[in-house]
Order: sequence, then structure tokens, then C-alpha cells
Amino acid sequence: MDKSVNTKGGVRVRMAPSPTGTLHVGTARTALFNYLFARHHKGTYVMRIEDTDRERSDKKLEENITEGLKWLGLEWDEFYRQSERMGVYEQYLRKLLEEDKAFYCWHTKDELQVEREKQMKSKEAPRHICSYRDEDIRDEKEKIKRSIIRFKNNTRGDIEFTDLVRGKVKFDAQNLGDFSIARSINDPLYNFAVVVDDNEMQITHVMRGEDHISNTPRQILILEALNWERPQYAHIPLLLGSDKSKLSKRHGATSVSEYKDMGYLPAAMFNFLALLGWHPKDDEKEIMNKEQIIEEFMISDVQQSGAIFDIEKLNWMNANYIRSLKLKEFRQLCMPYLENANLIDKKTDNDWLEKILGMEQERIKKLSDIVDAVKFIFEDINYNSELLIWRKSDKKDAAEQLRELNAIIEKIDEKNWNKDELEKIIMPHAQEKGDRGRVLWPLRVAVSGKKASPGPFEIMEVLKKKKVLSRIDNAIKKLQ
RNA sequence: GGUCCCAUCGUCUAGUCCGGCCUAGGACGCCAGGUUUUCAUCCUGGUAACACGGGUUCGAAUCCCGUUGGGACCGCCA
Repeated sequence: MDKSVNTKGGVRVRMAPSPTGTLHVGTARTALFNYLFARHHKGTYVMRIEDTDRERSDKKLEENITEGLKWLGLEWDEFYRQSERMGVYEQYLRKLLEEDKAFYCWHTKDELQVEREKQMKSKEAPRHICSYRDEDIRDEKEKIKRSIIRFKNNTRGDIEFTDLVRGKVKFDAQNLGDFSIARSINDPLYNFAVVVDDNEMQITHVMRGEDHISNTPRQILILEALNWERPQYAHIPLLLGSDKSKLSKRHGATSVSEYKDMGYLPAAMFNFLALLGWHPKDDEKEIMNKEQIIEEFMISDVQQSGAIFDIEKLNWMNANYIRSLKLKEFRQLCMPYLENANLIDKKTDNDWLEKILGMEQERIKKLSDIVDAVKFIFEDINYNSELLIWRKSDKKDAAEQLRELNAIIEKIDEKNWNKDELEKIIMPHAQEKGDRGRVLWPLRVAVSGKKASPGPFEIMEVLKKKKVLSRIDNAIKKLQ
């Protein structure tokens, strides 16, 4: 199996999304592999919007795709839109027609459907070998209007190509039939537009999802009819859902924009997606930045089987990236979520906010988690009084500890109100009791209202004296 | 149904091309322990896989054949 990559003369790759849906994470991963390959080989990365289907293409979706790709950091070197290149396709379509390598077919959709079903029933390969393939209707305007253009497939035997991730792959050309290449002379179909563009844009390596593998022989036939050179192909395995079928809506979020909104960081997504189907030579380090990944990426190391999109690992990775954020960056990233939840507004003090966020930075997995995590600081808390009781103690003791704390805290000057000072005063007191939990647990629950939270002193600092005292009062009341 | 692709822990994978270093390594998850008032972090340890059957060979996760299983595609979508 020859999987050697020919990069002589510089590589040119393309990503070719179709604006008929939002940017799917699977598409993003394929785009990422193209990007990695281009950057690794210091080649050119072309972005081409495949919007030949005018009815289904949508500018809004195109924007969702380009925004998503940019967000991930996959910046391109050249940009094209197929809808703006219709003249180019027409030129080559005419050429094929003139050379009798393509023809008009006026079978109706219904006729084709019936034919297909019949073939499937009789265990044949579904294909259309057109009975009109040798008719010349050049001058019959009406008939042309009802026709589509098909490729006249006279090839016998196998079409073989070497796939960079799979090795040799071959298809029987006969099974392809006279496949369609255009709706009309100025309305090309996918397979045709791709071949023309890949040639015009001098694409050296076609790297796309495995679901395109069966299009490859058709594209090879077209390109050979036009006497063009073949690019090298690499079919990337699909991204799968937990049931091992192609990742789709029913498995959960599939759009890059959804993950962005949930608060996954682009660097984490980049890293995670790169590791799905590819692995660096060095086993140990999986947290890698863009430069390291580009440096180590080899298309020949790409896995041949599909990879399941495992949200658990993404969460772990994202938490990792969140933790490594500078506090200020973290604050800026969190603010939209907090504003949205009406927890903060333009007047909220940034230093104070950073203290709050700093408590939770290493506890959350994605930015949107921050809202629930810090809500207790901003809003009144509500909890069951049972929660106040330390596991080795009882209700009476909890109330007693809180009363003692109240007296101590009352005396602390607001000027010295910070977590270090608070700890310096309260810790020795807790230590005296022999079991720090007896004091610290009820205190922490009283100020947080939660079973699990940051430490009491940090919380007290941001809550300020007045609120702390009132929360402790409340807790004591709850215990009566 | 036809064609093509794939097959190592639950998941992502290393090892496969060039058979022995593999009593199969790493990461996520999970479990246990340590640190901590709790949670998270951090540290230590553990759990768990070569789909099956034949062959080739002194020796197979690795090569060959078959079986089984899974997936993708089969449009006047891309």
C-alpha cells in the first residue's frame, strides 16, 4: 500500500462546505485536517463555498460556516463561491457535449425512480444507462429544456485510486452508469463543479469526508474526459455518535456554533477535534496548542475507522483550557453569560467580579456553567437546614458554632475584610474545637447555601461583612 | 438489494506497513487512596481491549483466507 504523500511543488488543499446547514463539527474536523495539512506543508488553504444548489443555499448559513471556521482559527488563504463561477462550468460543459462525452437525457424523475427500484429488487446495482445517450437533440429547444446533462460513461473495468488514508481503492466503472453532471448548461451539479474547480484552483490534495468516497470514481472519470491531472485523495473517516452511526442531531449538539454558545473554547475544540482520528507520535501529551499540532500533523497517521464524538473528553479538555486562562480573559469571556442571566450589569466592578470568578475558574467545564456556579453570590440563597449540620455533629452544635462565629465576625473591621485576614482570625478558632469541620462546614453552608462550593473565606470576602452576617443570622434561624 | 469502507480497553488511541522488545502502552471516564471543612484542582494506585475461525511461521494484535459485526453511499443534494 503506497500512502506516500507527494508534496512536490507545494500543496494546495481546499475545504468545500455547502451552505445548506450550520457548520457541523464533522465538517469542521475535515476542514481542520485540511488546514493542518496545508500549514504543516507550508501550502495554500483554499475556502470554496459550494452553493450550486441555489434553492437550498442560504447566505445566513454561509455566514454561520465562515464564522465558525474563523472562530476555530482556520483562516484561509483564498476564497471562492461557486455561484459566482457559473461561466467557468458552462465552458467545460459545452466542451464535453461537443466532444460527445456528455449528452442530454430527458427521462423524468418518475421514470428514473421506477428504474432504480426495479434494479434494487432484482439485485442489480442501481444505475442509469441512458437510452438517449446517442441521440442528438442539439436543435430541439423544447426537449433540451426538459433535459439534464449526463456524463457518457463508456469506461470498462476498474477505476483505481490511491487514498492517502486507505491505500488502494477501486470501483467498477460500469456500476456508475451515465451519471448526471448538470441540470442544464448553466446549472452544474456537485460532481462536475468540484472537478472543474479542483482543477482550476490547482488543488493537489483532495481531503474530504469518507461519505464522498463513492463520488471519487465519478470525478476521476470527468477529469480524465477533460484530460486533467488527478489530485491525490484522502478520505477522512466520519465522526460518529454514541451508537456508531454518522453524528447527527439526534446525538445532541452538532453545530460548531452551539458548542461556541455553550462556552467551549476554540483552542479546546481545535485540540479535541484534532485528536479524533489522529494522534501525535508522542503518546504522553494530549494537550497541544495549534503550533504543536501543525508541527506534528501527518495525514498518513490519520485513523481509518470512524471516531465517536465523546463529550466527556471534550469537557475535560475544555476545563483544562479554562483553567489556563488569565483571570482577566476568563472574566471577559464569562461576562456575556452573566449579563445574559442578569447577574451583572455595566456598573459591576471588575476587580470584585474577578474575585468571584476566580473562585470558580477551576471548577467549571464550560463557560455557560459559570451562571449556576456564581448565582449564590448575587441572589438570595435557599437551602435545607439539614445541610448546615456537619457530619460528626448535630443541629444544636451547628447553631452554637454559628452564634460564636457571628460574635467573632461582628468584631472584624471592614478595613481588614479579606480572605487572608478572615482565615487568620477564624482558623485558630476552628482549630481550637479539635475538629475544624465543626465550625467551617456550617459557616461555608451558611454563606453559600450549597453542598459543594469554594472555601468559606473566599466567599466571605466577596460577599462583604453585612451580607455574611445576615446569611449567618438566617442560618441560625433555620436551625431553630 | 448493490458498491465501497472499517474492526485493539466503555471512549479517543499507541503498536500493524518492516512478525519476536506486547505478561498490549498512553489519555478520557470510572473506582480506591492521599491532600482539603465540602467540591474542584493536584498526587498515587487500580479497572478494562487485540471480534471470531482457519492458515503461514520456531513465534502473529501484527501476514494470508474466510466468517461475523458495524458504517457510508446508491438524487435533476452536496
